[in-house]
Amino acid sequence: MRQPIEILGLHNLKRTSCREGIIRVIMSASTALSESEIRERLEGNYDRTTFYRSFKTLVENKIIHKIVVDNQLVKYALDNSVTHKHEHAHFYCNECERVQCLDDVVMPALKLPTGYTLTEMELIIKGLCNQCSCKN
Amino acid sequence: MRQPIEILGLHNLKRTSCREGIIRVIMSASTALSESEIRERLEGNYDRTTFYRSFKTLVENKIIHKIVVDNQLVKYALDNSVTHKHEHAHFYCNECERVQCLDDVVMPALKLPTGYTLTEMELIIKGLCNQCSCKN
DNA sequence: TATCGAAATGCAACATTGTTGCATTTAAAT
DNA sequence: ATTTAAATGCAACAATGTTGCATTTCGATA
Repeated sequence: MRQPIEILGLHNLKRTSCREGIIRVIMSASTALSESEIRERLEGNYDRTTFYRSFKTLVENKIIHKIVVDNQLVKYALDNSVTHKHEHAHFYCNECERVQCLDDVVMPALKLPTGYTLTEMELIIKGLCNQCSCKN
Repeated sequence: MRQPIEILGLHNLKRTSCREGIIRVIMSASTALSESEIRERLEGNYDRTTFYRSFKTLVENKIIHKIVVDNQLVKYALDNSVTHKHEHAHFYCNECERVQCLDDVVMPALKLPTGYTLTEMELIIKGLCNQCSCKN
């Protein structure tokens, strides 16, 4: 996987410490992270607006992607263009509330009603993750 | 389909005008509706808190269900227990921004990684609806 | 390396949605 | 008609998203 700085350069984005840090934190995480979780793991103290705009830029450039569970729960993970994986489903654990990309669960092919065209799909699966289902 | 008042009775819920109105508006709509869209179609002027709690109660009793597209866009539609349909996918039109239940698009059977258990699935399909794709 | 313009940042302010506590009102059982 | 548990309205607040604008910083160029 490429380095954060390198990724920013490839997309002609300024290499600021905020953007670099966000990418680095997300890359080193095993689950998708929320804005506050990412802030906690960053040394610099950035303004919320800056954070928000950085996420927006990174999403627009397909460096990270945004996963929304219900509403009010927003998480970020590396995008397919960086990981070289396919479009995938997301798993939300009802117990530990962690969100993971299910790289091996390929999006199903669907037949839409006549006249409908598809551009995007979002599949959220809720349940218990392997760690939490062991504890029960 | 049963009448709103009757549905409330079946769930041992008080038949208040707010709840009755919400169900009536949702039943007569062809698409899922947001809180503000439902308010516009109701005569009574209810407090936001009351609205919020009414939705919560109706969702908990599986009379309506909540559909979240991205975040910040929350819509409601009748639940399967009322419509007698199966679990289904939802369609969001990027053009007219309407949300529809795709009753004929059955949720796909998925194979999760070992140790993961499934309790719920949400499938949102984005694209152009039949009306909007005709116009282009 | 110094300069400069465009882009990013920080701050203030605000909108929307979700949420709780509490006093008041209402539904519906008696 | 009375009574009580539930629903409502109000106030207040939290979290997230959003915009405008002055300031700072990146990085291209001289």
